[in-house]
Amino acid sequence: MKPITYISREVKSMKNKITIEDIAKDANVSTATVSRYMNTPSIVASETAERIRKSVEKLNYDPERKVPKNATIEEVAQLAKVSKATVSRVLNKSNLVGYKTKNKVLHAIDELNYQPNLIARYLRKQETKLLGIVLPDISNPFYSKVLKGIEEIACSLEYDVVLMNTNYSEERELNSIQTLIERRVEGFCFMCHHLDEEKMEFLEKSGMPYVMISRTVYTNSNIPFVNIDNIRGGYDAASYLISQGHRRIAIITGPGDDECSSVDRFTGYRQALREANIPINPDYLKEGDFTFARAQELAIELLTLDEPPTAIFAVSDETAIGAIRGAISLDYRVPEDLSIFGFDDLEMAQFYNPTISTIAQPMEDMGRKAAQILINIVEKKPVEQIQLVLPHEVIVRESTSICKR
Amino acid sequence: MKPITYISREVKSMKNKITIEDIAKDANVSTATVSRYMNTPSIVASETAERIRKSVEKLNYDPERKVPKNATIEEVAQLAKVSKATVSRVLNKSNLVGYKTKNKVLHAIDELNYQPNLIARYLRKQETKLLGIVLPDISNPFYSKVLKGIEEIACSLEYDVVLMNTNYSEERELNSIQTLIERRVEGFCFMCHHLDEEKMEFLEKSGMPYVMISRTVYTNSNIPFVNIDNIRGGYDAASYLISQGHRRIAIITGPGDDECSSVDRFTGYRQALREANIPINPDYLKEGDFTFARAQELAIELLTLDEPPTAIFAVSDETAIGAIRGAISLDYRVPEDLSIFGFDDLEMAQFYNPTISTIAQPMEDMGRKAAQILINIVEKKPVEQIQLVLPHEVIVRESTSICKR
DNA sequence: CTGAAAGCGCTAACAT
DNA sequence: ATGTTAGCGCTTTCAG
Repeated sequence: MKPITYISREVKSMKNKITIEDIAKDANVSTATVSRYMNTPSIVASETAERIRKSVEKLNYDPERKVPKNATIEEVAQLAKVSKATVSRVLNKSNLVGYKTKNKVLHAIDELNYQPNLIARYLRKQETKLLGIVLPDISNPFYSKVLKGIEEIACSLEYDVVLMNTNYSEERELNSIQTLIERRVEGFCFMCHHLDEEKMEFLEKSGMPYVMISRTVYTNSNIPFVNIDNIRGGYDAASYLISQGHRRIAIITGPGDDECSSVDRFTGYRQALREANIPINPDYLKEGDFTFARAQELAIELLTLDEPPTAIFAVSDETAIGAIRGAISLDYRVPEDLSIFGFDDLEMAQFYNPTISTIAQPMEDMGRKAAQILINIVEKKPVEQIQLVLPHEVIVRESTSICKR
Repeated sequence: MKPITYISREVKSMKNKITIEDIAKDANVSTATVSRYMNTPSIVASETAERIRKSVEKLNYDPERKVPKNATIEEVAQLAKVSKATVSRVLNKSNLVGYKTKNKVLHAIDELNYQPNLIARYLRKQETKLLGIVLPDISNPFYSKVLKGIEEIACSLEYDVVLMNTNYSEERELNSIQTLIERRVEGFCFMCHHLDEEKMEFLEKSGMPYVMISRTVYTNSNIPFVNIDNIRGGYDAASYLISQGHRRIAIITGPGDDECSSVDRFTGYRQALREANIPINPDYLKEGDFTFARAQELAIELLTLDEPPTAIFAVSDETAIGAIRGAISLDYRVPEDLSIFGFDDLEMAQFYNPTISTIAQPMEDMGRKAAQILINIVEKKPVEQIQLVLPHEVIVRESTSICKR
């Protein structure tokens, strides 16, 4: 018979030692305060600190055990007088453990206030139940809505998410990916500006599952994404304006061609105008950057043209709001003098004054769908479709009207 | 001399084996596609899949090595012909490693495309460089702004954040804390509704550092928090309205007393009215829930009173916007017929129509300060102040004016 | 300056 | 039904 080796580590019994609670009682403060004092003395009020210090001295408290160290599975095993394996079985709800044994273990877990160490478990199991989310700006309502959808599905499927906010920086995008890989997340959701095909290749080679959100990959049918049809969205927006009799229709786009959603919406706009035989007036094409402030400036530029537009298609609701502010500052009335059409249907679109006509994107649902696809890939479950184009909706509200001229 | 044991595990040389790239070449697709096919065949277009399948068969590709397994430190060590310890030293920028050795290691790392496994490192070092964030709704602009501030500091100090969205559910709040503890995050930021003193005690006992945001703990000077002075904020808002000649000032609060920010703002409102000798009219006290829709309803209730208020103090900007919409629906003009004062200074407050007078909270800064305090506690650095009350600001815009009656 | 060996806390294959 | 053992991939003494 082999010697039992798992009693090698000594479990310090707390029973006959001075505990934090004794100190608390003696110094007449909460255990919380004592614990805090032990960890970071500087944050406890000086008079309180002094009292605690004296009690510690008086009771000869062993300063070794500062942080209430988490119990390990081994300690639970010892207390329950079983092996680590059995404790592990109880933890993982294996049914091949006897009723009485299980109870002993449960009691020990309770007594020691044992919290399994997921780091250790994950190292052993080679999984992390962690998803990485990379996005440019969490305070942008579009991204935060999508994130909410992702989180909802992830959480329901027992995954947690670690969030990387890149501030639109390409460098931080790259660093985030690197960190996430090193943390061994099981997959990524990307909402990126700077992620080009080359970097996607890099990702593919790393073998890490990922899905892009709010981005359409036209060139490779095997890269998963979730998006709406932005070309069609832009087309629908412009078409609606045309249907209301507008012919002098300006557009305020997003910056450059970094953000392909904006480019696609612009494409749709051009298409609608072409079909209606409306020539594109270059003066009516303004490049914004999705901010209120810039859109406001651009609207003013548009409205001070010799022949100002009667309608503006703003490629985001923020842009639309900026444009409305610009129009108002020139004493234009919206929609009487100028129609403005937005994009996204952020919550504020229906509460703005005037309420904003817009193309509704299913933002939370995009997040949900993306998370679902990602997790299916991670778990090697069948995925019916990895490139998802969700439906959008034309929402007509107060900011647009029939063209009076 | 002891035998060298670290050559025990065999490193599969990729040189003389059929690789994914050979398949790719043969099937005339990208390596990405092949890799994807290997992991989740169902997501590759069927014709492509068929071609790959044939190539795999033809080249007799070893299907064992599906996912490009990450190299381990041991493999790096073997390739560089040094010990794991030395590789580890290079990784951790220890300066007691020779120049030539270091170079060998660096090359091996490069060649194997080695990515350190942080799970293993963290298990060994007993740290995770992870912060847990618990908040009720990430799509609420207030929380997302705070989160952005947290993330900024965390990132700059080499921490990552895992996000828990509780949807205002007490159960999910508790579960989140549990999960976060098991994941061994090094500290929490809480923005909670249901976290009462009892649960704080529980947390304290767990020894886990944490800081509350947007919540003032009046009863215990040792629990860290970052907030503004909401009583004073409410007082300032109401006082401003009074200074403009208003005496019939209604308030739309948050729900119940769960959210103490709202309660505090209400307290400040009462205080300001008392000082101005304005009796509180119970008809003017409406309990909202921070949503646009509810605020809109309540504003309508207020304005259809026999003696409607001339001003409404809404305890959040969303509430203010809802109230404005309600007023407009009754053909009230804001601010000519009714002044409306908000709270928070969300970005949209300065772009709403009319722009909204409000109390500005330094949201991102609250996040930054909280993260900084938390990390200082985690790293046992001195913390000058653990209970921080940040300054707010009265911002006067278009939604308020002098009382005409 | 470098290597050997001992674990971090857990799970899982293999015994019994 | 339960125990033993061997790692997961890394860092860190301790030797030399």
